[in-house]
Amino acid sequence: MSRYAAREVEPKWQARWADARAFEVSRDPDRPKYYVLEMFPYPSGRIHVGHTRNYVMGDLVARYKRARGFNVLHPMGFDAFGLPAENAAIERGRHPEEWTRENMAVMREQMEPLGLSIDWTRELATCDPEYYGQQQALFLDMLEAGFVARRASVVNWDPIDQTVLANEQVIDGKGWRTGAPVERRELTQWFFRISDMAEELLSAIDGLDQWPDKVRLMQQNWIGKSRGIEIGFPLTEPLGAIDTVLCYSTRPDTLRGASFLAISPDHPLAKALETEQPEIAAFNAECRKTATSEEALEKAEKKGLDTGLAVRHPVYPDQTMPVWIGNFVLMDYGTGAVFGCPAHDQRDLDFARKYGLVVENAFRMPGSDADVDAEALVPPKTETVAYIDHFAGIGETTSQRGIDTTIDWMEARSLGNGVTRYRLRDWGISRQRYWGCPIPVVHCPNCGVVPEKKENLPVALPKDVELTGSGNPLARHPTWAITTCPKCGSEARRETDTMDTFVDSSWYFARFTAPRAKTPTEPAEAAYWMNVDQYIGGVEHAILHLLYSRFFARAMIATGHLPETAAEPFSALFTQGMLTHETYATRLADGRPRWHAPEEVRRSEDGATLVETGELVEIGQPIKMSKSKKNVIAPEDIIAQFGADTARWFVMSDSPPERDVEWTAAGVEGAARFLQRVWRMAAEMPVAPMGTPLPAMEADAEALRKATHKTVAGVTADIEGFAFNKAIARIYEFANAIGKASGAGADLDWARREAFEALARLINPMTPHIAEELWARLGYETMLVDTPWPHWDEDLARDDVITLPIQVNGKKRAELSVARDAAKDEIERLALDDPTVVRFLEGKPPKKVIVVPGRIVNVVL
RNA sequence: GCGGGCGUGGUGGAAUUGGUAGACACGUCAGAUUUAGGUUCUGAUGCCGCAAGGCGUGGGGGUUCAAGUCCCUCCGCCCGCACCA
Repeated sequence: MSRYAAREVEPKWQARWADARAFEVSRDPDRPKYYVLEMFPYPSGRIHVGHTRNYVMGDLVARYKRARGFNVLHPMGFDAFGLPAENAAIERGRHPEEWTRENMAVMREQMEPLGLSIDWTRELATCDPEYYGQQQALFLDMLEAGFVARRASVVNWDPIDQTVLANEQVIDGKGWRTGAPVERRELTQWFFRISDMAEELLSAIDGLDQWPDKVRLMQQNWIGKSRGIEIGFPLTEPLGAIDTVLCYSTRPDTLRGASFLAISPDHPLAKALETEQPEIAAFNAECRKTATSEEALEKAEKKGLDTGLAVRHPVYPDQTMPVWIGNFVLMDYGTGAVFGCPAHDQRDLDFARKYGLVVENAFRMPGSDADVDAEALVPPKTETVAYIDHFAGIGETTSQRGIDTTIDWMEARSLGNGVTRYRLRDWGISRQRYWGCPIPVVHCPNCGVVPEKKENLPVALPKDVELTGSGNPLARHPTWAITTCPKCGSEARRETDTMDTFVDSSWYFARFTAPRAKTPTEPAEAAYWMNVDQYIGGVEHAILHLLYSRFFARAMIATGHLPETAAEPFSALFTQGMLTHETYATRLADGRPRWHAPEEVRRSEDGATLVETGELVEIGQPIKMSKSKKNVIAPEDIIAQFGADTARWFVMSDSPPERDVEWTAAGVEGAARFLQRVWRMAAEMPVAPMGTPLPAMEADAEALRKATHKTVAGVTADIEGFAFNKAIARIYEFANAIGKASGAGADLDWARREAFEALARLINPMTPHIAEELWARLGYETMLVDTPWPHWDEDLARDDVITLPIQVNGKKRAELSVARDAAKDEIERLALDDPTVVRFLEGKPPKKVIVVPGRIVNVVL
């Protein structure tokens, strides 16, 4: 019996699938459809085995659903616009498009030997004018339908390169290339008005019952609905036209303890003061040197400056409070001003202690007279607190009731307005970059902002462009922006902003249903194929990409590009874990790590050395595979050595798919060994085709039959539940059972044949090549891609006799074999007769006997 | 800082969702096959203990007949934070 030769077998079946056009699908109203999609990759270079886990998982689902009789759509494409292509241009002088298309070709080539059941005729790349032209058409429709806004917003600005920086390009508050401290700068930008849809996007989360709870929770928190109040604080002396400062608060019940006002450095009042007072101007300028990311703002040291202004307390007009500028107050949230109540907010307390401001309790815990000292008093809103001398007459009640009552009280006296707010901000899509989808509008000196005409789409990117890292390449281009106004025909200038690449990925799933259509989508195709039945990708996209796609789906319905039923485009979501690998590093002279690829390292039990020099290597924790840490494994190396099926089997085994899995050489070898074992087993299988089961079977044959049907039922349930590691464990067990059933006899032969046929079909979604080869060896001329999933007999899959554990006082002391459907009192009687139980009882009656049929017996003494 | 998650033998993990902790696999050990190595096959393998038995799911506390699972608290690691994709 020869070894299974993946290198010859795998290409053979791939060719046969291709010849049969097995994975090219079209709309077929007579068959149920199933749309499975993995988040499409960014073509960053070569893929590593980490990527393959994602595609193999999708392929497993696709092949399984196909066997279950579905018309399966399983497409692939590339998220091809983005920053890394521009970086390659800046650093290596490559044209972004050339670099991107080269990477795409390499990645496609790397994916092919994996044997994925992908319909490559539907391939798309977001940098194709065919794709982004339709995206521009979508944009124009959304503009007309009122989903688009244009207004000022803040960006990271590199003062030396005169360019906008992505958050990623800001390192410790400095520009990545120039090292210059980053400034915040206002720019007029394009926005999608996603915040108008906040309530809808929030309430619809309830319907996403096939999404992970954690993702739904993250989305809810991101949208961040809050009920609060806007309160006007009158200035003791008006400053120009400004006579009140409007604050938003979700904790108006603490208003009694308010001791200062904090406004954003970008608040109109702060800006007004800036012009007169150099000290304030300097402070504000300093504040604006923080990067724009929320993380950077929150982590920055909390600083403030007293403006010298004061406001009156709205409820106690005799009391005045100082107005401070605080670097932690964001102009984008609420009103850009907050009142500080140090006793009941830790940040306010820290601020108050730092600058010597008043700390006064608004409430205490019931029965306590302790004042706030080092820690702010912030009990859960459902907990009862004792308000101190509250203006609305609130005594002991929950904070939630305190808040509601305060809002009512203040509204009744016109001191404030109760409002519902969302944390969700509008989606700024303007990018001052080359490698993205141009925003299809024109700036006309006569007509202002004018949408480009649809017949002029696509507004294509120019090929001749100079990328240096400074300025905006499209704006610098000598001729590209010069055009005529679509309305009046006079000379006008194109918009030089391109779209955020998140826009590209917010509708590609819809485009896959009709990738060559001359409109963004094709109604009949979209109606048939949408929604995506199973979407698979990393948790890192749990918020932004998914939220934007949900917004886009609704906007596409409103503009007639998707059917009403597609509002939630992803019916089921699965977030898979990453593939990790140890890192290997030696130290450079200056102490910085120098990373080494796994193939450069000789790994032994207690350490690692460099293959070439024998130098000792530091072994780092397994982390996500990344080019920069060199801890990547190339799929082609694994395929060359073991074959695609081994790689596929390994990445699906052991770890649950939602968790990270560490790539280890030993694990891969184990996978390869298993496939070889299955291959050897095939040689021992009866070649006779199967007829009907023999009427009477010996016990061992009957036992194997039961194992077969139990396994098929179990693997089916595991795959449906995305428990692929468990499905594989079950298959291992099953293979062990087949291997052990080695006696002679016609009935055992029959059972072994049945078992092995089931085995070949069960491993098919994971390891399709060897499964096809086994199927052919079993004498079948049809391919497994066209073979239905094995069925199972419920009666055979069920155990008639089960083993129940018997506990005494919660500790397992004995076991009991009973009929599966034994009655409760019958089980109790048998348990109390058990010799071990009798010994523990010492002749006394038990205090209590708990019988959970089918589960456990617990005798309490 | 804020939001979310994870933590189980030497290792990856399983545990029917409150009911036998450690399925399955890797590794290790022993035996068989083999000229040898590799392969393959068989068996053992949570820890302590000769045993009876005891201990055991990151640490501490709690609820329960029963806790890996629920609650409180602490520790460690990972992901996201709106211009990375």
